[in-house]
Amino acid sequence: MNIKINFLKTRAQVASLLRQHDITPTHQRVRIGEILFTRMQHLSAEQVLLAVNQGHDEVSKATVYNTLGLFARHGLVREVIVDPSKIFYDSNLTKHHHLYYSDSGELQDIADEHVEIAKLPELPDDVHIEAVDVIIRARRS
Amino acid sequence: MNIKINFLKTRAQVASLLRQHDITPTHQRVRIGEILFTRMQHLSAEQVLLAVNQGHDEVSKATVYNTLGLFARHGLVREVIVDPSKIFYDSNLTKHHHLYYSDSGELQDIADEHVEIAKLPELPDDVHIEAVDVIIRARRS
DNA sequence: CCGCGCAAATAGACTTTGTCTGAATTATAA
DNA sequence: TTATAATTCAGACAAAGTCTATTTGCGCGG
Repeated sequence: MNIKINFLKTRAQVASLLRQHDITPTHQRVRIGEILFTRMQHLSAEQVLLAVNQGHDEVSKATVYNTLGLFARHGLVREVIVDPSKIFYDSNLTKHHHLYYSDSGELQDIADEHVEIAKLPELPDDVHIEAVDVIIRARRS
Repeated sequence: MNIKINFLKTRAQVASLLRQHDITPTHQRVRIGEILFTRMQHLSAEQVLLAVNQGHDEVSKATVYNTLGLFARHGLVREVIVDPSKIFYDSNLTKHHHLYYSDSGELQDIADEHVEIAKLPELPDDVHIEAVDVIIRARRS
C-alpha cells in the first residue's frame, strides 16, 4: 500500500514519497513537493515558482520547470492542458475530469463518478492510450 | 439550409460564407478561408501563415492571428487545445472528438459515433457549457 | 577528514507563440 | 470628394518555457 499522496504534511513524508518514485529528494524538490502535495490543487509553473519563493529566492525558474516535468514523468502530478498559454499541474491523482471556465481561467475537478464514457473507438494494436481527458468548457453569466 | 462549410472551392463561396456570418469578406480573410475551408484539417496559426504566404508575402502575422480568432468567435473554426505550445484550428465543424499523439504531435479526428458520453455532472444554472471535449492521448510503439 | 566525480541547480540568454500599438491603407457613406 | 470607420501592417513587446555553460553540493572511497 502506497503512502497516500495527498495531504502530506512534513518534509520527511515528501522526501519519502520522492524516494519511492526513484527521485533523489533534494532540498528544492522537497520544497516544490511540499507545495504540491499538501493539498489537491492545480498550479501553473509560474504559481509554483511564486509559492516556492515566498519572500526570498530559494528555487530557480529552471529548476521549477525541470522538477515539474520530472514529477509528471514519474506520475506524481498530472499535466492538464486546457489553457493555450500554460500547463496546469494537478496533484489530485485520483481518476477525474475537468471543468474549465474560459472566462475566468478557473479549473475545477469533476469526480470520476459524474462522468461516464460508454464507448471509445477501437485503435490499432501499436497505439497505446495514455489518458482520456474529458474537459467541460463553460462560462458563467 | 446553410452552405456546407467544408469543400468550398471558390473565393466567391468563401466570401459568401463569411457574409452569412456577418464577417466582411476582405481579401486577406478570403485567402485564409480558402486554406481552411477547402478541406477538413487542423492547422496551427503558424501553418496558416506559411500556407497563406506561399512565395510572396500576402497576409501579415497580426492579421492571421486576428482572423483566426475572429473565425473562432463566429463559429467558423474550432479551437483545439491539446498541445501546450500552440492552438490548432479545426475546420471540421461536425461534432467529433480528438486523438492526439503526444510523441509526434499529430492530431486526428474521432467521429462522434465512436465516443459516447453517458453521463455528465449537474452544473449550477448560471453555468453554461460551451463544449465537452474528449481527448484521447496516445503514443505509438 | 579530504577530495573526487557526478547529479542537480543556477543565471540568464534564447526561442516560440501570441499580443499590442500606432501608423497606413482600404472600404463605406454622405 | 471628403470624412469616418474598419482593416491591415510592421515591428515592438510579452509570457511561457527551453537551453547552455557554469557552479554547487552531496555520496563515497581512501
